[in-house]
Amino acid sequence: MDPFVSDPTEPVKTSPQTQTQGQEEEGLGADPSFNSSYTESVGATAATQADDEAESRAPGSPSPPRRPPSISSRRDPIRAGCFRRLAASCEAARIREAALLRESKPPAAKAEDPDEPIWPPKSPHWRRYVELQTMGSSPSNPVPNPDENSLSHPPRKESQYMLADKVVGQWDDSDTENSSGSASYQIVYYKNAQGENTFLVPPKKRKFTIDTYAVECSTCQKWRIIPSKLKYEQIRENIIHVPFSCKYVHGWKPEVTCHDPTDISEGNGMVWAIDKPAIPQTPPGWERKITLRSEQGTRFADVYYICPAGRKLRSMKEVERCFEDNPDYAAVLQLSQFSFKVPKPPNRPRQSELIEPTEGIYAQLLTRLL
DNA sequence: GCCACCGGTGGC
DNA sequence: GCCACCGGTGGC
Repeated sequence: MDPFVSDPTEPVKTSPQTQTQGQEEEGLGADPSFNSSYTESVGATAATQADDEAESRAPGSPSPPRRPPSISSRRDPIRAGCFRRLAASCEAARIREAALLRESKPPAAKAEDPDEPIWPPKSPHWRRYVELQTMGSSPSNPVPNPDENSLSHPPRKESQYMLADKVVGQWDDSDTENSSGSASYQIVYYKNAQGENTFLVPPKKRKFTIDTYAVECSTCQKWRIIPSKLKYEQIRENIIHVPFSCKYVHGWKPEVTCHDPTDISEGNGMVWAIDKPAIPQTPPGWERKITLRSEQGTRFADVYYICPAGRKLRSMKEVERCFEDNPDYAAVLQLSQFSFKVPKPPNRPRQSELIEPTEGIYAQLLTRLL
């Protein structure tokens, strides 16, 4: 069983405190795999809901998604209330129609599979991995005893369980299809006129795309790239109680040990964004989208959730309102499954984090990236 | 007209 | 000082 997996469809059980004891023991004692049937089942569920969404948006669909009211409309409480009730009514109708369509025809092609590998062919890290595979230079180190590394080291403090939302590599001139991500460290590099990588502040209105996710091994402190956003979110949700280790990489990249070089390093000219640990997995059918702000402003990034009907939510208050408007959502989801905590750049840690005695990772990355 | 992006601000 | 919330606005 995948030690990092929890079921996002069961709201109450998503709390790490209530689920991880058995998982942790199992994860430490067995050779873990991220290709578990549970993971596939979660992916299938998400895909099914994505299908529903795609169907509801298809040309000729009985009722296309309704846009939320404009800002000016929201200013008027009466009008805003009318809009919300109307939107809720329309959305309930769409859900009913989608259910009817699902019963009457086979599912359409998947709109988006959260478990789909996110970096090939864009990420240079993926290319590097493929090169190593084709060259036969994959480490020949023996597969370690799973207990060998993890049990001999005490659990790290919470603040040290930093995931790295990977690192993003290029400008996003297209839509931010893969920009959602809750990564922990995100790296973005910029190219100058000569095509060289630089650390220049990007021009305004350019978007970053998060196309790689990485997690730090709690044993060797090396970064391991996670093959999909779904797996990344599973690891992130449980990482406090199930510390990540290189041995878990076996599920998608065999024969990796703590003796192998890090998959990525912070000195490669990319921008890293540090995610908070224990952020809940994005509910199936929903999308958690992170938009990095382009300049050194008052904020580093924005977090949005996009509901299955396409409504964009910017805060917990808006999630609450969405639940009020859509009882179908409230019936299967809880507010605790949402988090608007934004990733932090390693060079701009919070003041409270600077004085924490365990913030070596922050400080080190901060120094190198600047 | 819409919306992505940015910044102001009030609560903690 | 931090951050959740949301209003303003410029670009499309």
